[in-house]
Formats: sequence, C-alpha cells, structure tokens
Amino acid sequence: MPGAMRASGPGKSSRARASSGRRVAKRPAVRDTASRLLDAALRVFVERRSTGGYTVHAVVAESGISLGSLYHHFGSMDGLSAALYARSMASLLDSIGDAVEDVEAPRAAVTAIVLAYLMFTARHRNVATFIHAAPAERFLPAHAAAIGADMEPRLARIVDALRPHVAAGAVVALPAPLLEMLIIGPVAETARRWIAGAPGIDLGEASRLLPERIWRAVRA
Amino acid sequence: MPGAMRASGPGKSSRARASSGRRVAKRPAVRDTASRLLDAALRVFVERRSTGGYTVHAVVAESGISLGSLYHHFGSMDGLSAALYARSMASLLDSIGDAVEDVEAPRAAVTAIVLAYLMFTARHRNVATFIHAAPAERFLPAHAAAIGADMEPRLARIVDALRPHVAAGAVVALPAPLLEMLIIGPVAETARRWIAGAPGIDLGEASRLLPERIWRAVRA
DNA sequence: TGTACATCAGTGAACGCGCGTTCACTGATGTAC
DNA sequence: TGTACATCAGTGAACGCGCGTTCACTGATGTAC
Repeated sequence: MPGAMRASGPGKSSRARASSGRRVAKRPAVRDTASRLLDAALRVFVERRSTGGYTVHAVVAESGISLGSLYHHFGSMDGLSAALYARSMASLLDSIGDAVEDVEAPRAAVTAIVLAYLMFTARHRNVATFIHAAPAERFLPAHAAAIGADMEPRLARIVDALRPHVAAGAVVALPAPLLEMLIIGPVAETARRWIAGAPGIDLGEASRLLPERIWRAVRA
Repeated sequence: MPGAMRASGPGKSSRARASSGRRVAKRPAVRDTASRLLDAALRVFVERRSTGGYTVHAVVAESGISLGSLYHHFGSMDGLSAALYARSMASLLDSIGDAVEDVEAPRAAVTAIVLAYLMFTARHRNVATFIHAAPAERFLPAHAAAIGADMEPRLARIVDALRPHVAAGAVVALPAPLLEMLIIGPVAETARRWIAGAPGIDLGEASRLLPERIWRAVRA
C-alpha cells in the first residue's frame, strides 16, 4: 500500500523522455529534487499556514519526494525554509535590480524600483507572501548569516543605482536606510495589505499613483 | 513541591494591602489575572519567539497563574494571543489618535502621526514587536472579526483627523488606503527594521528627518 | 440572621496527537586498478 | 575490459518529545428565602 500511488509522478519519467539530446539523464539532477521540494514548500506555506499546516510531512506529501531525501538536501525543516527564503528574496531583488539597471534619470530610477516591486508582487503572489511572512518565523535567526551573504550583492546593486543621483544632488542626501524606507516603505506596506486581502488595495492603482508621490518624498 | 514557590507572588497580597479604601478587595479583580497573563504572554513572546518558546506552558510559568485559569479566561492559546493583539493595537492606535487630536494645521497633523508612531515604538518596544510579528501567526484568521471591530473606531479617529485637510485641498486627494501607505509605510518599515536590530536604523534620526519627507509625499 | 445553593475564578495532573528528526536501508553512478 | 569498492540521492517506518487542551476538583463570594 505505501508508495503505491507514487511510482510514476510527472517528474522523473516524463523528464527522462523529454531530454532527447546526447545523453539520456537516467538520474534526475540534484537541483531538480531540491527545487521541487522548495516549490512544494511554497505551495504548502501559502495554502495552509493559517491552519498551522506548514509541516515537513505536508511538504513531503505535496512534493511526492521522500522525507529522507528532504533531510538529505536541507538538513532540517528550518534549513528548507531558509533556502526557500533565500531563493525568494533573490528573485525579488533580481527583478528590481534588472528594472533599475541602465536607467539614467533619477526620477525614472525611483519609478522603476517602485513598479518592479509592485509588479513582482502581482506576478509572483505566492513568493511575495512568503517573503513578507517568513521573517516572523523562527528559522531566520539560525540562518541569518547565510541569507545575508546571499542578499548582500543583490541589494548593493540596487543601492548603487541610486547613489550617483544622491551625489549629483537630484535625490535628497538622507542616510541610506531612511532613503530606502521612503521608497520601499509605502510599496512594501501596500504589498503586505494586498496579500492579506485588505479591501480597497489595488496594485494597478498603486502603480499609477505611488511613483509620483514617492518621487516627491525623495527628490532634493 | 508543586505550588511551593507560588503562594505569595507580588500580586494578590500586596494589592490587598494597598487598597486601603472602603472595602478591602479580598478576591483580586478578574482584570488583574487576565492582564497579568497578557503581560506574561508578551514577555514570553518577545524573549522566546525565536526559539519556538512561545507556548501556553511558558506563559503559565512566567505569569505564575495556573493553566486552568488561562483557559477559563481566554478559552485557548489562540484566544490569548488574539486578546494580546487587540490590546496592543488599541494601545498604538490610541497613542496616535491622542497625538493627532486637536491638531489644526495639515502639516502638523501628518507630523504628529509620524512622531507618535515612532515614539510608541521606542517606548513600548515589546508591544511594537508583537504588533509587527503577530499578523504572521496563525491565530489571526479565527479572531479577525472581533479584532477588526475593536480596531475600527480607533482607526476611524485617525482617518477623520486627516479628512478635512484632503477636502480643503491641503493634502493630495488620493484613495484613502494609498494615503495611509504613504504616511504609515515608511514609519512601519522603519519600526520593523529597528525592532529586528538592523544596523543604521536610529529612531531619533528618523523622527527628525522623516516627517518633512512624508509631508512632501502627501501635500497637494 | 442563618442555611442552602449557585456562580465563578482558579488549580494542576493527565492525555493524546502530531510534529521534526533519525536511521538502516536500496540502488544507481563514479572511480581504482 | 571486468571486478570491487566508494559515493551519494533517495526511501519510509519508527521514535520521542512537547505541545494545546481537558476535566474533576477547591474554595470564595453572591443570592434566595
């Protein structure tokens, strides 16, 4: 009985068939198993967090991958959560970094950051949900160093995009963290409430109205 | 052995002595037991959340009040958490409401809200910690209605303080939620990071610099 | 006033469930010689 | 090339701990008559 319905998931067999290149991949890549576990963890977190259903056993059932394999790759449930957080933050920060890259005008740069954040939230709602909820979970402190190291260069890329405009006097010369609060604060709070389903929050409306107002807050 | 160290906590006996009025309170008021449990819950949450130590048994040990009494008053662990959240939010919203009341000028009103939020965070760090972390816990959905009813009039008081300035054309006529995001967003994010111990976040500095910038974001 | 009863705050041992974790195992692939 | 061994992804039954909750109880106070 155990394992009866598990033999041929959509994963291994179909992928082996699909790779019609030089070498047939008989053993699926490590990345595959790990990222399928992360995908399952995200779904379970978003769908069952409110009922306390975010558990190893639920992730294992959702992914169709064995419990032992999860521990083989991530060491612990907290390790899995930390890896999911790192992957989620990387995705968000890269989206913003890509959007602001090569934007010359200061106002356009601020607008690009705001719109990229809101668009990411709309397009990857589950990821955004995890990003905003995860810091309150208990896995963070233990993995803070690794996560910080992963985020640092991605954050720096965004900060660097604004630095010349501050130096040139186009953006107000505030301490960097406060400048970040003025730009990210309203956007993050909007995302948070939209995710929570608060009434009257419309990401399209926010995208139209917030950039102008945030620009006014930070221009010199 | 059990109960040996519990007989004469600072609570009952000293309070009975202190009330030297007409009638000696032989049985401590219900509010006392309930609020001592809430106080203990807050301490336990702040001190042990990161290690998963926020549990009924920990709250009971911290408070010196029996487990059965906790269930008598709050019905469940989630009920206790929800009550703590309602009390915490009421405290924050009342602080802001008091600060903005009777402030005439629009700019002064916005400044008062910002400063009241930051000052509350600095003065009641534990309460602010709970306010920001609690929405990610699982007790909220079940008690959302009761908590919302408790918050509604307090929130309305703050919104009403700004409404005339929007009507008079001194504050930009944005949808109410977006106006709220522009004012509360940077402040809430600053508070969150300060609580998390992020480097470079200084509430005094934020109090000096943010009001001016937030005012620029929302003035017409 | 005294007696009987109802109400309610408060107690803490005990329970059962479900959680994260462990571990002995299989089998495929890589490596040495 | 074949043989022996090492490595590593993957498996799932089993375990023990600690969590939230229950419940039969005590004793103080309020109420009826």
